[in-house]
Amino acid sequence: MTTPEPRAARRGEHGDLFDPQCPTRQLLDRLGTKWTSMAVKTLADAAPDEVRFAELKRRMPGVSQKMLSVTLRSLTRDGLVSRRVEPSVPPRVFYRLTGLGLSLEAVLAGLRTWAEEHMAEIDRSHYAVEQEAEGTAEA
Amino acid sequence: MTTPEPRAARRGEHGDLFDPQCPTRQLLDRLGTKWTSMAVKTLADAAPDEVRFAELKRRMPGVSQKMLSVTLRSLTRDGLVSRRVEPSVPPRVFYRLTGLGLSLEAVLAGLRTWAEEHMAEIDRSHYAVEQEAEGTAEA
DNA sequence: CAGGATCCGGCTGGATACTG
DNA sequence: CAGTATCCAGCCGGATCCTG
Repeated sequence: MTTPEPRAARRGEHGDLFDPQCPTRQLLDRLGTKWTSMAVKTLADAAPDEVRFAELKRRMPGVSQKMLSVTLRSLTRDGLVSRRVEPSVPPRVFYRLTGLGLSLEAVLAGLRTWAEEHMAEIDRSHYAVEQEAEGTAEA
Repeated sequence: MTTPEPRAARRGEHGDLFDPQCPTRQLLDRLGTKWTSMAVKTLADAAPDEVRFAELKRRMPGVSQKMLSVTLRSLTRDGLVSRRVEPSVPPRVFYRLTGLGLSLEAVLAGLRTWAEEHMAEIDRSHYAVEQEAEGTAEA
């Protein structure tokens, strides 16, 4: 079995690199992984309904089965997502955001709003910096 | 809705992987990089004062000179940070958050708040999941 | 259907050495 | 002082194969 212990701030021990009590770092590590935010968003869109694995995969264009699996397991471990197995053959597994997950979605919504409002500005800035660089180069 | 410059279309290249018009993805990519949020936070704490490179490095424990440099250049390109060079010998370079950067800091503050309020809950969830796993294992 | 195991390429970021 | 350039290890995530 693979040690399912990414970071250990559980009991007394903590092999954390720098700031073990920096929750923001841990949160950003999670959000930074490629599919987490999309999974949360997709589940949030469906809430309060449950969504099955395959359906979830279908709604997340580009995600591989492995990464969806890994992402969901991570979210489940974090208590952001609930997992319900229907013991039939073939099995059916349902996922849904927990209350905690929904509260995170609210934060993500804030991120999305900022991004939509300001990313164009950031793009424009890239332009400006390039122009400046050219000007400096051939002065 | 005003499609905010796919950013890929600018010069032709930049072949974005999936959703070029997903600003959230781009924002998360930025925030996900290890030192971005800490740099923004550190500069925000100093604002409206400027901070020199070495001083900034001193205030960000663990950051390498390379990564600080890369991070700052990225932030500058994004228009989130302003860079002022004092052409002396040795040179002195000053960094400061722009208005855009400050508005991002506000969003980050939201993230931080959520993280501080809920990361303990997430840790507790890990506990629960482990217990559950053990129980299932040795039923 | 759901997802574990494995292999592996590419990118992130750390350490080091060098420059204006 | 404030970087840039290079090398390289480790991790992330995609593709593939296999199982209950």
